[in-house]
Amino acid sequence: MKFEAVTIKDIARALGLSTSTVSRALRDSYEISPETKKLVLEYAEKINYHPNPIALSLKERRSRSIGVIVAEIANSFFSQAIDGIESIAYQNGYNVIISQSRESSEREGINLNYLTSRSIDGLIVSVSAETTDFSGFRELFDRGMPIVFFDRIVSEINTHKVTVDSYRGSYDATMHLSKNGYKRIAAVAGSKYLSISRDRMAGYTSALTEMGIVVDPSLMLHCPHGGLIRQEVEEAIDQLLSLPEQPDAIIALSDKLTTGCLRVLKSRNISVPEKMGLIGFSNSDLTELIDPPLSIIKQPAFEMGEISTSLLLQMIESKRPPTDFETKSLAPQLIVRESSRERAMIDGG
Amino acid sequence: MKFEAVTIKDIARALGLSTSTVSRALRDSYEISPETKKLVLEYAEKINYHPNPIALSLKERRSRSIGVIVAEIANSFFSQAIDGIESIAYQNGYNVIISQSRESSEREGINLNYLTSRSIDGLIVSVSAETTDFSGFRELFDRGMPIVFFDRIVSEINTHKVTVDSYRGSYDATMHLSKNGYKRIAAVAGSKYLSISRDRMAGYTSALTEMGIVVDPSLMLHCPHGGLIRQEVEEAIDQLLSLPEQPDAIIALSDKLTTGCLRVLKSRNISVPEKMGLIGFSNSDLTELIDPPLSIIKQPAFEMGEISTSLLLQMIESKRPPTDFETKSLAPQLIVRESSRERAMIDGG
DNA sequence: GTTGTATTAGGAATCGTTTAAAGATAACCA
DNA sequence: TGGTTATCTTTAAACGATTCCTAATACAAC
Repeated sequence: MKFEAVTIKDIARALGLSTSTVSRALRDSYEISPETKKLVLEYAEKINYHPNPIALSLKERRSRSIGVIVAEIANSFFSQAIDGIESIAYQNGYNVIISQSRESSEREGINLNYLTSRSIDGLIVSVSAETTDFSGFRELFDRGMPIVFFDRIVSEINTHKVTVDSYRGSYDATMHLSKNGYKRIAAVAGSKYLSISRDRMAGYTSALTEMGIVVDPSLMLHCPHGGLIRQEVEEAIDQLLSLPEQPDAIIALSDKLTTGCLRVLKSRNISVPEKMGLIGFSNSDLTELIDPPLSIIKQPAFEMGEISTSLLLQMIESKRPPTDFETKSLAPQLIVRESSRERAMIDGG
Repeated sequence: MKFEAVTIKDIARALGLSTSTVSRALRDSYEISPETKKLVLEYAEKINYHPNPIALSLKERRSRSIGVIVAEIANSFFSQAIDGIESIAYQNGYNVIISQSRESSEREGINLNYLTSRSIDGLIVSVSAETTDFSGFRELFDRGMPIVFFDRIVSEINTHKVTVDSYRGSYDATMHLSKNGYKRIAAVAGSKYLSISRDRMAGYTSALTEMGIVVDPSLMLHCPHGGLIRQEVEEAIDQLLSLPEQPDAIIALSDKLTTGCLRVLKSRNISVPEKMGLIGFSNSDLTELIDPPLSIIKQPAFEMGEISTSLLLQMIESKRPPTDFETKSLAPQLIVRESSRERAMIDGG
């Protein structure tokens, strides 16, 4: 099947003009007489002419499309972020090409190659949990490709970054647990290599220290695949449950881990929050319906997508690389529900 | 910022050859001597040459990208479907450009225009709930644009379609409710205009009729925006609750409506399943964690995306329009959990 | 010595568009 | 008449790649 579009030549031929006259008439050039313009515009309208974006791209040496790499699309946080990315991109006439790393640095590399070979004008990335070598991004960036990192940022590369104040998010959540009477709080994080894992762990330990609680390394666990694999969450929970002194609450430091922990706790018949308090990062809009309604740290995913895209377009459209780059840190939102209910009330009730 | 890619000219200049020779060497043409080929290939490899896809698109008159229109990305069903679409597209070297209608036919029209003006090679669509006029799709299709409809299909246009046996899904679910002792089963559907709403309603009424239950129109409600607006779900539920003879179970006929109904029922303090049984279409992987664990009809979203894309690529790459089009109907999966527990047990317990 | 035929390479057109530069026409002035 | 200006339009080159056509060279066959 072939879809044949109308070209400027068709108009020129039909009207007995040259293609350049038509082109100029369409772009409202001062060199073209009002009558000719009118003629051309009306005819173009009539036959539903649209300039061929591919020819334009070739001429202008830019594709008006941006690439996005995230761990997975079917994830509340990322799909909300993509939503934000698309909204700004579309407003500015850009396409968005999405690809998924599925937390594998190999797939991330393949996607990176694919995207650059598709001649994108810029790139928005939340790196995979596995990635420790950022040279691919580095090289591309040094060769002039505008890149914005969001969510999982890369400190090694000096460009625009959009993130959430992860430290504060987990600090607040840990404080909240502590104030609600939980004494032994465990933290389950994603990959050690991710900046957000480190930041979130740091928020957790700071809060504990501030409350005068000794930080116990046996309560700090990592799931290298960020909960994408069920087994790693099971192992983490089982490890916590097998401790001589079990924790009485868990803070889950990423989306998939939050629901993952609850799932495993349920399967192990540990009631939440009676036996184990739970709070975690999550962007699902179903958390309030869950049993028990989950206390969460919610990230402004949509907004993160919007801001990342604005920054990227700014880079793309500016003549020369900006001298200083921004790292925007947005505030997370702590939503308290049943899963982290006050300990005293549980004891009392 | 400008990212400068290597071109065939750079190679030609560096090696003292013409661009045509380089081009032929790269494509392993018989007209080029082995030595020249080797020279060119090695140099191309060295400077990391990739042919400019935009120039290729212009030459070949195809963009190797396909458009997708869905209601919203941040929705389990659609994000899973997009996942499937992307996987097949990428395997075949195609980009995917996604746009959202947000259940508005106006936005759908705008997106349709945008996508066609971006010279896509084909289109995968799940129409918006609001759309009643399919002439935009019709015209495009008649002018030779390959289109595949999935999920919400358009019977008026004769092309490939991928859907789920919606009739069977709601038939089975209604039967299940009935067998579990529910006597007065209400159905809450999305827009009347959608084929899937009609099919699902038909499955519901068939099951009732088969069980010897008289179909009561006051138990069959529609939410024009498919539950995207909370208020319409509230109105539907309140309407059911204000009936002289209240229903004892609800079957929700789309993703957003299923969780939407539960949300409203909770806010009205109607316990599920004790006061009201609930089952519905859903693709969220959180339904088992919900209170109560939701009985659902799950659609093979990922697979639907894969199949739609395969069919589309087949159309794009075939020389002439296929004479007969397929309508693939996949089987939904009924997953029974607590929200539709047996009535007798509830009475007994 | 002419013709034929591989073999290898280059020139130029092409895809759809923009745009610098040049060309055409008419009007005006001296 | 010729020159200048103003106004409008066309020619041609360019973006990066492919490909049809032509060309050069070498060598064999007649």
